[in-house]
Order: sequence, then structure tokens, then C-alpha cells
Amino acid sequence: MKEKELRRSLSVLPIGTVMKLTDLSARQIRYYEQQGLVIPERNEGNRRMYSLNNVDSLLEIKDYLSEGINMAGIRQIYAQQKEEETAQKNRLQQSLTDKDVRRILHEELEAVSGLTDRSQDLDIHKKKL
DNA sequence: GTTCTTACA
DNA sequence: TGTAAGCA
Repeated sequence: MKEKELRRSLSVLPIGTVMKLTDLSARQIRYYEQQGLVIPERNEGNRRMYSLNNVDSLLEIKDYLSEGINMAGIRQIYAQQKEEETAQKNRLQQSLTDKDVRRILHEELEAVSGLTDRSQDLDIHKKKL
């Protein structure tokens, strides 16, 4: 099923479709791109074209954001995603199993869990004091 | 009609 | 982040 991954990597969705699929504003989607997250391809007319994988990434980012993780933390997670992709490519050459890859990803996610932005909570506490 | 960039409330 | 302006 390698063809399936190929299709998911095809950038064929205009930002308007991605907006509906992710429930994010064009502003947010473009901003995340500036932050180095989910860089879409560009068509002949300089229009952003996203792949299903890109949509998944945006959905993931949205989750992290709702969990209180700031952009810096997501940036690191993104860098890890890059590593994961590389790992996937080498999976065939090397003898890494899907389980190994998942374990590594999980460990990496836990590593950044400490980056959760609680500044707002702290501010609330200060106000109470 | 849709998206792009830039800039400002 | 939202929104407006001026292009493509």
C-alpha cells in the first residue's frame, strides 16, 4: 500500500478546502506556515496547495494548541515529524518496525510535554493573590 | 469568485 | 487573530 501514501502526499487542495476540513482560518493556516509548520506547495499561480498529510498535520497542530502547547513546542514536534519521515524512509533499509517508530515518536512527544504553556494559568493565580 | 501579500485596529 | 486593501 505504498501508493496510498503517495496519494496522501499529493498537494491538490486549495486553502479554502483546507479551511473547511480543519476549521482553521486562512490567517491561522498561513501563520502556521510562517512558523515553519506545514509548508504547502505552490501551483503555477503561487497558490498554496495542500496534501491530505498537510491536513492531518494541521489537525494535529490544532490539538496541540488546544492542549496549551505553544508554537515553540509545536515547532519542535514538527522537527520531530521531519525526523519521523526520514525514519519511515529508512525503515525498509534498516530493520525498524512500525512499533519501534511509534515508540520513538511517543518518547519524543513526552519529551516536549514539559513545554506546555501555563503562563495564562499563572496569570490567573497572580490575580487571585 | 478565490487566494496572495502587506499592514493595521 | 481578524480584517481591509490592491493584485493576480
